Amino acid sequence: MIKNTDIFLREHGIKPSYQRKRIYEYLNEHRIHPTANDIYTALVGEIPTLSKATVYNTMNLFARCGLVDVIPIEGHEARFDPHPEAPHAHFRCTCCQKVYDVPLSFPEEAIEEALSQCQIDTFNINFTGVCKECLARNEA
Amino acid sequence: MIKNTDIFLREHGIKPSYQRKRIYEYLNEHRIHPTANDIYTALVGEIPTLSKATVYNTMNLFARCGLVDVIPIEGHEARFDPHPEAPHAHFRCTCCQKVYDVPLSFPEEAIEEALSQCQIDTFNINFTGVCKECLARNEA
DNA sequence: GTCTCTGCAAATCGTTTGCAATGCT
DNA sequence: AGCATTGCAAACGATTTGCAGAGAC
Repeated sequence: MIKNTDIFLREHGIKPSYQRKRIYEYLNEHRIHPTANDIYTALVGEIPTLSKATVYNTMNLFARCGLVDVIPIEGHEARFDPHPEAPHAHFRCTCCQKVYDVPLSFPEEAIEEALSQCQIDTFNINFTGVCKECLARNEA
Repeated sequence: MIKNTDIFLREHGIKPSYQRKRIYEYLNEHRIHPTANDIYTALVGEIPTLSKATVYNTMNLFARCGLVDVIPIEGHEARFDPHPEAPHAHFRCTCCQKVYDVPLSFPEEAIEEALSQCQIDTFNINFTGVCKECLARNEA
């Protein structure tokens, strides 16, 4: 598995340092759309010298190389999403602050029609509200 | 027209100070989804004592009272949108940095299906790319 | 040995807040 | 007079950057 991360990073032109490997593995193992601080907090126990600067630099590198998306969702911190094959939306629960993936996409034609003649590079769809779990907990 | 702004603000429980009126009028006259800094720069000539703090405080007040939406779109600055009746998407041109309205919405049923049992409070849809004008200019 | 990566600390940028001065009723 | 609003300046929180030391090839 570690070997795979190595190869994967190299394939994307990223030199696989220990920090970069562990950050990438964390992203893949914890699909919670973590903030930079989440990543730092999770890994600093294991890599005591880790600095937030490295986390930020690494995430920017990953984003530049197309390994992760930065998802602009309400709230002051950026959240990162390992680049998924299938386009999907995000739902942020304003109660527990978790960000969920939502399998939802536009019909191509609708986009074509609304944005004809424009070059579309990225798109993202965000919902906010209260998730099932929080609704249930609050009703109890 | 000025009278109308007065009444409109009062109807939303906002005391219509000169600054607030001018900021609201600016938002309505310039539907470019301005940043706080855009608003400040545009109005400080006319209101020399205006401070950014007042712009931020006013935008937060407007947002709390439902007069404007804050649109979370890639980029480090918040952008404001006078609350529109019809839901619509946004398209940000990475070339000229303008943010356009896009008349596009999900079929209700698709949302229901994907997010059943959740309480949905807000949603927003953002595209980034290059707009018609910039494409034309760059090809020339 | 060179070139890259890390990580501290300081800088930066957007935004918020404390508070005294001002304005409105 | 009494309460709300303004606007300066300082505080803040997330992110970026300069740079010296550590590490990789």
